[in-house]
Amino acid sequence: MVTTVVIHLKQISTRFSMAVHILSLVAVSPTAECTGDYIAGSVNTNPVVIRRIMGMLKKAGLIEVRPGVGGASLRRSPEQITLLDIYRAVNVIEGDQLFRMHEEPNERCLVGRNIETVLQSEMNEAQAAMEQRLAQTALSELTDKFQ
Amino acid sequence: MVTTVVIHLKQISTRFSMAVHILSLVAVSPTAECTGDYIAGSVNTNPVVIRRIMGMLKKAGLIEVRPGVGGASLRRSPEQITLLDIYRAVNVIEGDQLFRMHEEPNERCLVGRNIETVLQSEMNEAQAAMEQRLAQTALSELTDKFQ
DNA sequence: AGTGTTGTAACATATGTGGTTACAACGGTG
DNA sequence: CACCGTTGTAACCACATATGTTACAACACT
Repeated sequence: MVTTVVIHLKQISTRFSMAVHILSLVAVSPTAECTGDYIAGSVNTNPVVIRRIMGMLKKAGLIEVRPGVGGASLRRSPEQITLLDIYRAVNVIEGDQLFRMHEEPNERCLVGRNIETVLQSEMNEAQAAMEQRLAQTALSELTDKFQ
Repeated sequence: MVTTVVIHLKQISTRFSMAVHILSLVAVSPTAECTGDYIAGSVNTNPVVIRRIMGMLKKAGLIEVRPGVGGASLRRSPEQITLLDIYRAVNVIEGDQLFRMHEEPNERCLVGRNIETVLQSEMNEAQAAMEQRLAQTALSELTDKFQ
C-alpha cells in the first residue's frame, strides 16, 4: 500500500507579511527592544504567533534570537536579505511548489497522458517569474521608504 | 460595528490544473464527446467536480455547455485562451490578490505605520510577474505538444 | 414517457491558519 | 539562591477552503 501525504498551501499566508514586518522591526530597532511581545504589539497579534515565525526566520539563518535575555538581531545586513529569502523561510511547502497538479490523470487518454509534463513546466515558469521579482527587492529597500 | 469577511485562497488549487485539462480536452475532442462524465474519466475525479469547474469556465465565457444534450465547446479559439484566462476563471478570490497582508498593524509604530503601503506594492509586482508569465502561454501551445 | 445530461444543494472529510493557554527552559538581577 | 521576564513549544480551538460524494430537479432529445 502506498500512502501519499498532500500538503496544501492555503495561500501565501499572512505569515509572509508578518515576517517582513518582523524583520523590518529588527532592522530598525535596537536588539534589546525586539522581544516577541514588543513585536507582537506592532504587528497586532498574539506573541506566540510572532515567536513561531521568528523560529522559522531563525531556522533560515536570517535572525539571531537571545533566549532568556530577549531580543533579536539580523544575521545578515538588510541589503542582503531579499523578499524571496523571507518568502522561502516562512512558506514551508513540499518542494516549494506554488501550483499543484491534480493526481493521476487517466493515462489512456491523450490529454491525461500529456498534461502533467506540459503544464508542469508552465507552472514552474510562472512561479519562477514571481520568485525572481521577490528576489529583486531587499529588506533595506523597504525600510528606506519608512517615514 | 464593522464586519470583515476574509477570503482565504487555500492554495493555487488543483482546480487550475483540472481546468487546463478540461479545456485541453474540449479543444481536441468533438463537442458531443465532451460530457462531464467523459472528462471526469480523463481527469480521474468525480463528475460533479468537473461540472463545478465547467460552470466557472462557462461563467468566464471560455466554454459553452449544452444542457440536456451534453457536451461542451470552446467559445474562443485555443490561440486566444491564455493560462491567465484560465487561472482567473477558477481562482475566485476577492480582488484577485495572491498575497495577503496581516490586518491592522499598529499605527503608533514606525514600521506598523508604513509596512502596508510599502509591502503591498512589492506583492503586487510579484503577482503581476507571475500572471504575465501565465498570459504568455496559450491553450493551443499546450495541445500542440501532445503526442 | 424514458434516457442521459447539466446544474446545484447539501454534506463529509481533510488540512492549513491564526489565535490562545500552558508550561518548561533559559539567563540575567536583587 | 530565588525571582522575573523572555524564548521555545506543545496542545488545542475556531474557522475557512478544497475535494469528493450523494441526491435530485431541470433540460433536451428519442
